[in-house]
Amino acid sequence: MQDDAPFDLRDFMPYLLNQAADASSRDFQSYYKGKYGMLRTEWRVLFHLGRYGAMTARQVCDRAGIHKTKVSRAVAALDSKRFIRREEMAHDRRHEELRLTAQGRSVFADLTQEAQRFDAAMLAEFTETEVKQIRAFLTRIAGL
Amino acid sequence: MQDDAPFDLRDFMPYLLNQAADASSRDFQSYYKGKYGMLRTEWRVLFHLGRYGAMTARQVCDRAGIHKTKVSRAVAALDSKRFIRREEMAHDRRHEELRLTAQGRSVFADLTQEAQRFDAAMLAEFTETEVKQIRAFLTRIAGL
DNA sequence: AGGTATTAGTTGCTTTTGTAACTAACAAGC
DNA sequence: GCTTGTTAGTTACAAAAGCAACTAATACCT
Repeated sequence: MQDDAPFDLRDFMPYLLNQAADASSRDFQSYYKGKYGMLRTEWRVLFHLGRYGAMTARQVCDRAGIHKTKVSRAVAALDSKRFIRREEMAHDRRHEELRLTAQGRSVFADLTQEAQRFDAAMLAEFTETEVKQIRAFLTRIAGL
Repeated sequence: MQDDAPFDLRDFMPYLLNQAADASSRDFQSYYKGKYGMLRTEWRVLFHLGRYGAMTARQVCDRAGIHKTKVSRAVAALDSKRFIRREEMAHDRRHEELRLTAQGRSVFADLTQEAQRFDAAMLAEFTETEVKQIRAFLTRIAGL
């Protein structure tokens, strides 16, 4: 594994991944932040509820791999924006079922559409095979 | 571009990239944080000085694409750890040349070696062709 | 020379994240 | 039914990032 070629930052995969991740997120982030005042965790929580249906905060944590304090704050923010509703569950009052409001659903629809647009634009210059390979790689690295 | 298949978060490239970036950074981050109490920006600044030689904070900003306040704080931290030395330049006293101390060089050597180790381990399960393709993709996305 | 604009770098303040301690509700053992 | 342990979710405090205002040195223009 010894290599005489000097090690460059651009050869370091975590660096490359971080730079690519930042660059790829920037535009979409400024979209949902500018239009709805949302933070990234809020968008992720909203997405999970929109895409997979009502669930508790705990389930969002597990599915999305986000820490419960971040989810808790995102839920509070989404609630105060009236994008979601929280409903205490009768059989166990520790649980709160979270579900999108009508407004939340429309925000979800808008953001999802926009996300797909961004995604398509970003991948437009690559072939389908390349994209498939990239996805496989990233999924593996991400441990998903 | 219209697609009936429901859009999944894992199909969204910025999400995948962020997850992969986080996962890939975690171990290395805890290495330099645990061993040297360094933050990510500090590691990046140290790396730039070690790899590309003495330069001013401004040059680090430009090369690394980091905001000057972050660099300023990282430089202060590295200085207080005695990993770098700052030298005011005679012809323009606004500039400070930053260069690694002996200790800084040894930290750089250690971290670089470790980084290469991590990198090799991460890529071990992929073929050379795949890795080349991934790098090209990420470099393009990152705008490098 | 004197005023204005730039540039390097720092500092202060606000927002966001991370961590750990906490509350409330339930479960299980005795 | 009371103690002990878990689980869901929140809150409080500390670390870090982001942004804007600031200082000091130099360049430029007249």
